[in-house]
Amino acid sequence: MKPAPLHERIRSEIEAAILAGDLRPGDRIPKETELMAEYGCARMTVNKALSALAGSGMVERRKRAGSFVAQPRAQAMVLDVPDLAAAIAARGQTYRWHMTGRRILPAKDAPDMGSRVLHLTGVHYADDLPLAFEERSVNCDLVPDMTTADLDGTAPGSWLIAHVPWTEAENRISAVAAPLVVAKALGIARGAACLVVERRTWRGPDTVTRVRQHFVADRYEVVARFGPGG
Amino acid sequence: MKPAPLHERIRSEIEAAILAGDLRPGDRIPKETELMAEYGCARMTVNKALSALAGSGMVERRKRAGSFVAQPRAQAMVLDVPDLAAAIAARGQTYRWHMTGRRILPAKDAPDMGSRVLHLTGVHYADDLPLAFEERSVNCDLVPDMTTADLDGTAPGSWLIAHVPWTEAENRISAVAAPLVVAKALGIARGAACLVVERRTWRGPDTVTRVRQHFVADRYEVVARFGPGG
DNA sequence: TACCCGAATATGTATAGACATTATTGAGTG
DNA sequence: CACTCAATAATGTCTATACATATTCGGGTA
Repeated sequence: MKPAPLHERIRSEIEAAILAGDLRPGDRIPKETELMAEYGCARMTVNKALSALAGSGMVERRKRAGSFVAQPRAQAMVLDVPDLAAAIAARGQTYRWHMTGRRILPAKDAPDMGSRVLHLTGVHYADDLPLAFEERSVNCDLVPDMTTADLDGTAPGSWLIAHVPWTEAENRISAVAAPLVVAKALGIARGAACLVVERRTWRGPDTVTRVRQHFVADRYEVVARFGPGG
Repeated sequence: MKPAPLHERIRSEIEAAILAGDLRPGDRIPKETELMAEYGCARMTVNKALSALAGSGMVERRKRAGSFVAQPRAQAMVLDVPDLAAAIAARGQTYRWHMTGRRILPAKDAPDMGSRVLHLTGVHYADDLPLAFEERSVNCDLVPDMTTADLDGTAPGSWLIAHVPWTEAENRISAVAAPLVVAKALGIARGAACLVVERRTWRGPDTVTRVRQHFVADRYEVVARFGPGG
């Protein structure tokens, strides 16, 4: 067993005290000189531990005043956004993508989408049961290879993840009653509940792709986690 | 204008190069001695910058080999899970919580919920329009204060966020057709689409609270972001 | 060729000290 | 009493150095 570095030990012991509730939000953390004496080490070592905690938002540091346990932030969770094909395979189901529409149009009313836009529609199947209806727009200027790629069997999302880097992305998750087009594509009743995931990715100022996926209500859910284990 | 610290400048310049695509995943980052010469500073300063980038998962460092741009992780997005009251206030609407049920029962079939469980139900309103129906269970052993707290006007979520620390949390987001109870509470038709958020928080091995919120479909959405801006 | 081992190298950890920055405290002043 | 301003106490940054550790590289040997 290799011993953890000292700064890491200091960091994790303070973190543990916070998570256990021994140190509560707003409480003062021993000042650097005190920790330095307690652990018998240099100030830089203590500083590294506290800086790491500050970097992860767990403590707040103020000059002259000291270091304090930060207020818990309820809003930072890590959302898993897996590739659909991989997620379904991980469930032990067979994945299939069926493209139902493909058009290339000049981009109008969307200056951040470049000059031409590839519009795709299709359905994701899990074990031959419709799971999601997808509508996607792709910026042809940023992803020229896509116009020639073979996407009949490969989901565009999987293809893009493997081929195109982005700098920023946003997901919006909501629920709607299935519109007619979606209901027909998924073989469900019009007005049935659907989980809608809208994702948009940018590269610098330009949009790379926008996608809207309608999931059949009880066949999919999105999971987000927060905690020490990741 | 106060100049940014040197280690921060180094960090952000490398980050910018990665986000701009000048440095691509797998590419080598100049070694510490090179950066040290380039910026005319000590190695510790460069080290701090690179360690920060490694800490945020943007670069990977291997001894003897060097530092490299990490592969982009498509599946890690930061999900905003704001306190409902704060989120609605931020929208410029007035928030109201109305509790409709409150019972304390012995915990059965749930060994991780302690000996007694507080069950709460209520409705969140935005501008006097029902937004969400909430059902919550709280572990009385871990949160004894809750049984005596005044929760008629304060949403239990807001109260818990301010009072109880946790070590781990999980969100599940899905869509359902509104069941009768929910439909009545929200004043919508039975079978109407609802966005369902189920959250569970732990403290060590024990569950602190479980909550299920049914949102009226077109009145709420969940947003997750990934990018340099946070 | 296949394998093992030592040398070189890049990062990891830690120290002691210096000076900068900033908010608090408190003493002195109008 | 309120206000100003300087001393002070905390963190922030940075340096120069030392040694530790892991991994690759380049032999040398079976």
